[in-house]
Amino acid sequence: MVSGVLKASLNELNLSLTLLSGQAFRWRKRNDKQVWFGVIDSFVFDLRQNAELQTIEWTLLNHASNGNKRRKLNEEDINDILIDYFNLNYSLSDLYNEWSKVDENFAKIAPNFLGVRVLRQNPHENLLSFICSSNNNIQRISKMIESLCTKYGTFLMTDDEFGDIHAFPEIKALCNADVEADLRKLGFGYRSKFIAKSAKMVEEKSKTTEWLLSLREKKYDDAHFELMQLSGVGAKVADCVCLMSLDKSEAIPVDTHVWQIATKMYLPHLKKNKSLTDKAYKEVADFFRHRFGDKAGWAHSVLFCSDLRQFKK
DNA sequence: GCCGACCCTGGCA
DNA sequence: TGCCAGGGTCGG
Repeated sequence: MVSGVLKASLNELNLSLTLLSGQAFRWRKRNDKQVWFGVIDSFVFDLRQNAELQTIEWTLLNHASNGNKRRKLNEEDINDILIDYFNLNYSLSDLYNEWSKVDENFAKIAPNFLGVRVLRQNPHENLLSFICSSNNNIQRISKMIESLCTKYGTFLMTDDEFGDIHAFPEIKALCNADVEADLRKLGFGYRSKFIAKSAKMVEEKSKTTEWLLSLREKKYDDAHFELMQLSGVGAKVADCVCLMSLDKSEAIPVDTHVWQIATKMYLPHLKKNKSLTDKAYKEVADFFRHRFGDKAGWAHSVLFCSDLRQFKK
């Protein structure tokens, strides 16, 4: 076990809001209600927010057994992993100030939702998680992801409270013929086919370089278009992946919540729409980009978070 | 561009 | 018990 401390105030990173806001689905609170338990790549972490000291106290639980055995990781290496995952190289409070100036609605909501950060996730995990998200709720998505890891992911460690912990599966592990049927048995429903198909497509595109990761170097429009060629990936899921793991902070995933917010607060004329057409989707997304600027996706995440049922008072 | 179908589950009447 | 919504997508 290794432990360390990361500098981060509650305004810059609110762990509870960020980890429960439906970006990542593998974070759980320990029984003591203080410590967050989760997996980043092959690293299993306990995280505790210390608001007074403005720090995140972390413990790497599987230091001896993690997959990266080339050299022993020191405290600084692990700090870097967390800084990268939590995207800590931007000042969030500065952005909140800018967004509050240009948007009354944001200014009203922001004080109750400080520190909602967009994570920088592993693109494969991000993609497959959000293929599971269609017509689904956060609670069930989390259960599905956990069973996916247990069945196909590398064993990492056994935790006293949560039992055997596995890494998120490699794409390769989801490419054999039985995957679709097995996922059906695990309760993935019609998403089973999407996962099996998309895994094969990603694997096929990754013969020389990791295709999905390489989309970080492409422009937003191109990355979005390429993602939409995958099975079970429409405009919304493609935007989730662009925003949450491919560094496209201008991506705006327009889902039921964002649609509610947009028609209520910003674009009332869209209420007459029977369904969310491609055209309306683009209108909502463009509105957010125009109002909030090049990090509009981050502002969107704050508003999305405020609309989640579990966070409403 | 507009439906309806799609797996499954928890909440609510 | 029945109905509906939950971070949608696909095919006709």
